[in-house]
Amino acid sequence: MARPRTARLSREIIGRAALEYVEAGHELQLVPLARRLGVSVSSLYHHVDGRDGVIRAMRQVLVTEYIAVAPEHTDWESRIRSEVELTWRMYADHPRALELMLTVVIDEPDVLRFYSALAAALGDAGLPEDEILTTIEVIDAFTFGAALDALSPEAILDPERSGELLGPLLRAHPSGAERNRRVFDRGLDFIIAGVRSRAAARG
Amino acid sequence: MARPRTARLSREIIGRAALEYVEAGHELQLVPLARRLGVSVSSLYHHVDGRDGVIRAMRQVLVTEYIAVAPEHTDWESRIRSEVELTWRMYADHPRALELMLTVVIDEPDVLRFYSALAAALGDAGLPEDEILTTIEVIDAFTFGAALDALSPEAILDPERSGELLGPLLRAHPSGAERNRRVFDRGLDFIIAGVRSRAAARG
DNA sequence: ACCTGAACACCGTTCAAGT
DNA sequence: ACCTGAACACCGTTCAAGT
Repeated sequence: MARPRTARLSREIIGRAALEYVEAGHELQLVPLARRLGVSVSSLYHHVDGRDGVIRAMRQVLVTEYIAVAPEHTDWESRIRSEVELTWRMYADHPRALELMLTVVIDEPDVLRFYSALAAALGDAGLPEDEILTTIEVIDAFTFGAALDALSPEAILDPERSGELLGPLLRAHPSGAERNRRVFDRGLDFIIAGVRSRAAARG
Repeated sequence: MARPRTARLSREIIGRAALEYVEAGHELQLVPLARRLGVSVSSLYHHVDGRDGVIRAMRQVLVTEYIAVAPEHTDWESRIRSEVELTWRMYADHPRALELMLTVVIDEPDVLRFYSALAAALGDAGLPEDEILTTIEVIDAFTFGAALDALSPEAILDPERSGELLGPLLRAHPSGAERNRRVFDRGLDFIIAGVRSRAAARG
């Protein structure tokens, strides 16, 4: 009974299971992951290239699930917003997976698609050509950072010991997903406004 | 000869050695770290609490090295810029250490100092009170993301296979530290401009 | 081709024993 | 108080053996 009639495993099955497992709060370990799949550890090696391969499989699952092509006909602002929103949500919904993905190199096709869509939109916005790439990288960096914000603990500071200025503000401040969402929205607003002003200044 | 006359180890010595070791490109492992310090692995446990303790010691070294109090009398913009610049440089100079620190909880006093300084500056800028915290978190997220940008490979995309729009831009684009620096500067410009416009809109 | 169990090198951590 | 060496549980990876 070493080889079942229908394959128990696949890259996708492993990636999906690992995603569930990690997002449930566990560390990514192959032994319990294999047990969860009802399979021996060494079986995993027939489908993915070790632990890093599992992480890449996780990423692949996320990308196919979240990334859709944005409609070409809408205005540049909506295109940027929807594009960045998708990427952000992909990460922010799976912050623990994101943490693992910091170490593995990202597939080039993904990056190319993301960069191309943003470059086209920024070109339409009227941004000077030599500012396009840096602006994309700013967007990239912010999206990443905003998603990682979901990893920080609920209450970062104790309102009682944060002084007269910060204390009351912290008490009125949302936490968790709500805080995370506001950070993303506000930052994206800043970026969009920045692009608009840069484009106007070109004259 | 189990106990030398002058202590060979301390929290700071361990943190500093770990920082060097990690930034040289190695993974953080206690065995080689101890060997480097001419000491047995179990000796480390008398000064720091395991591997996570080593990471916290690394962070402590960085904070005492980089973080200085900004002069109170200058205008809000310079205060924000210098404050954020310090934090960013602390991370960007040690991206591999930053990656490790994602997992361990940050000491509260550090965060309080950073948040307080920014909150005061944003207040002086005239930003509405209920927008201060979210704006700080935007700055925090962006600084983090911009520093992590230093971890991505030199050439993210191959100019030859990046199409007519992106190809030429990539060829003219700087890489490494220069690219990293520009991303940070541009993003911070966006944020400062955003704060200014928000403050003006308040009326 | 796919799955298994055993073996391997290695890791972080603990602890009784030394000074 | 500080350092050591040995022991421990556990991890990722490899591989010959099965179907």
